[in-house]
Amino acid sequence: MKGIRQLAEHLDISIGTVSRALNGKPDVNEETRKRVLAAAEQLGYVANQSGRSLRQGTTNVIGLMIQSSRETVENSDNFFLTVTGGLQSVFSRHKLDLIMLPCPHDEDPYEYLKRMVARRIVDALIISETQRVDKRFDLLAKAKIPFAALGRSLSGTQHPWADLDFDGVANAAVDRLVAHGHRRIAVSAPSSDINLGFIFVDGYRRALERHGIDYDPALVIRAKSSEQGGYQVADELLRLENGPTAVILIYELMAIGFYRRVMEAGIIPGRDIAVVSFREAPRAKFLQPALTCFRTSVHDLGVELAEILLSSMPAYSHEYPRKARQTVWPLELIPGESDAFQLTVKK
Amino acid sequence: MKGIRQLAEHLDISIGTVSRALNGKPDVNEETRKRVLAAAEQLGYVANQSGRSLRQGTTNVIGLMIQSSRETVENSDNFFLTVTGGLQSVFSRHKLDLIMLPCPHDEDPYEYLKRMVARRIVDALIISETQRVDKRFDLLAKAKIPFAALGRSLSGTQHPWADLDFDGVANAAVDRLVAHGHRRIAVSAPSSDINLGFIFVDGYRRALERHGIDYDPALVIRAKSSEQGGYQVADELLRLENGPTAVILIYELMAIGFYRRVMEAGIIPGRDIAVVSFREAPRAKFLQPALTCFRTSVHDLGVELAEILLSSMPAYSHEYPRKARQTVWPLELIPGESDAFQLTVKK
DNA sequence: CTGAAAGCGCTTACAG
DNA sequence: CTGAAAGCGCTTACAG
Repeated sequence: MKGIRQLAEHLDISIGTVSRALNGKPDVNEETRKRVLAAAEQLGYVANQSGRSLRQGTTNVIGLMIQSSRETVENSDNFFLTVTGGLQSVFSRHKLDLIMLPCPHDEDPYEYLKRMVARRIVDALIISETQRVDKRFDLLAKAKIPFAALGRSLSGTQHPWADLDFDGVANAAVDRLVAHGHRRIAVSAPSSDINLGFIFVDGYRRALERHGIDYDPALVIRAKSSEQGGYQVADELLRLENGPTAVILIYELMAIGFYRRVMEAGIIPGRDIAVVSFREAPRAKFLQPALTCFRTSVHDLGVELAEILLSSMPAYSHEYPRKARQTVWPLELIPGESDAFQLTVKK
Repeated sequence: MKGIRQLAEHLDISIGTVSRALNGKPDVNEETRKRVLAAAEQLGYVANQSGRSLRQGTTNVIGLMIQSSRETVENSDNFFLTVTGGLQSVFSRHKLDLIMLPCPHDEDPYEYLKRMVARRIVDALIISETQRVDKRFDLLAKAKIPFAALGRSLSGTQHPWADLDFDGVANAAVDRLVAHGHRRIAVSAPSSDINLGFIFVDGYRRALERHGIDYDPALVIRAKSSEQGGYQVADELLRLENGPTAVILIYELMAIGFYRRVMEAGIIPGRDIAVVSFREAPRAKFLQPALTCFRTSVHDLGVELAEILLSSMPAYSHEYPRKARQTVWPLELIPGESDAFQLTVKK
């Protein structure tokens, strides 16, 4: 089946009527509509997207831009696929298709996005891995294309986003560790400029302040969010003269490497050092002692993000009335054994 | 900047000339071309994709369909993002963009693909997670859209694909284990109908046969390709009266759960039971004893798949002349400690 | 080297 | 309720 013209000829009616029947317009004879639908189904006709888009000025496609940067490739561990599931569950209600736009390693994300926007292959965009300062917000705002970000940014103050509550995680972790008697609490931060790292460390600093604990930059270790990164964090902390009694890791995979390195030094997590990690993951369940971590539904975060986006699109906003278009997504602390001891004053 | 018309008016030349200049056609005055290019850059003009596609009948977009099935979401662990990197490195040479088409959980993959094909939003398609019998091959062949599959299938006998060498892995693993004295060798198989499972088990059976070892169906354990799956495999094998002395796992994450379960029973991998696993992964590096596994470059597999696809597209085939459009991608065995012992006859 | 015009496949006012 | 026609933004023979 080539196009609507062939289908119309086959049915011996005009293409206008075929189009109206297919698109569920009310002013079509029910008998005619049935014939058209049946013939389309039988001949496998589906409207050419370019033709539709050109005429309607809309593609019915939403793009999710992802950067498969080296670090992400090793670590996003299906975070994006899970978010995607949540997004789709909302978009499918409106017959909107989600496509993922992976920015190549060797292309500048800003230029890539510019190109995608200009080509008009999507009606709206979701960007991820927001940087502390992220020019993409201005680009999208200027292009007047609806968008939302997975992750807040200093550049996104007025724009829609949803983000995991890294600040809350840092606070809850510090509170818990302080309650267990810790004062020397280390933290890992990502090695990139991704904004979540700044938020995480800021939250950590303010939490320390609340407890009257001095901030010590030596206890903030930048490392990759991977097993190797965790190994490196432990290694660096072991070198400190006045090391920490507790550590908060920003990514659960790091715990695997962290455990390994401290154990090599005869230090047992949950006994000699407290470990708390963001975020719960199946693989971390196998760690011994069980990791204290934070749980959330990434799928539901996708749902939230989709609704935020639709609420900013004129065609759908009436179905998603909401005041706030910025959501800090909560996480729940899951106590494990990795920090289940009370620190007694040793030195 | 709205469209080519505005750009042409701005330059006071015809849209035809603008188009020709932008598309690098030879019959354009160099002076004119420069002016056009400069104005386009300055005003941020990029051709509307729908307009181009409709006229040219080509989108310059390649789609990679992925199924974020529950099992995949937990396990694909960036396999796809890495393949994507390889694909893009080839496609970018031809100004082809790759988009990922994630089939929603609640939609039938066949229907989803049908819809994507009919809408003509991509020039060619790559499908993944090929099933043993996979109707999508026929659909794509009938639709006359160029395609290639990541993973072979019984349905794909004449069609282009690239696939990891599961058969070779099974053979190499069995050979090695037999050389170490093992005769009771268990294997894990995926719980889904994904074709790689069948190929893996077939290779295992034929390898056993070569060594004159009877095939025992009790030693083939179906389980999810996850930590939990590995735990379950170990658990089931421990219940056997005449258990195995070695096991080959189809996914490295399983080793984490497998180790844990056998260790709970006081059985030490690499001493009491031999473990070989497919595939090398950063996180498996932290297992003790080190896992014997198989290494390959998934990025290069993506490159290969991209070239296979382009060789079947008329517009690019001359640049990728090749006889074979089906590639079995090799893996290299990386010896670890998890099977580094010689079995002495115990019973 | 450039312009005018046709037409890709659709949807949608507009008549009737 | 249906048909004829315009036009979305492009590219590309075709004249000149």
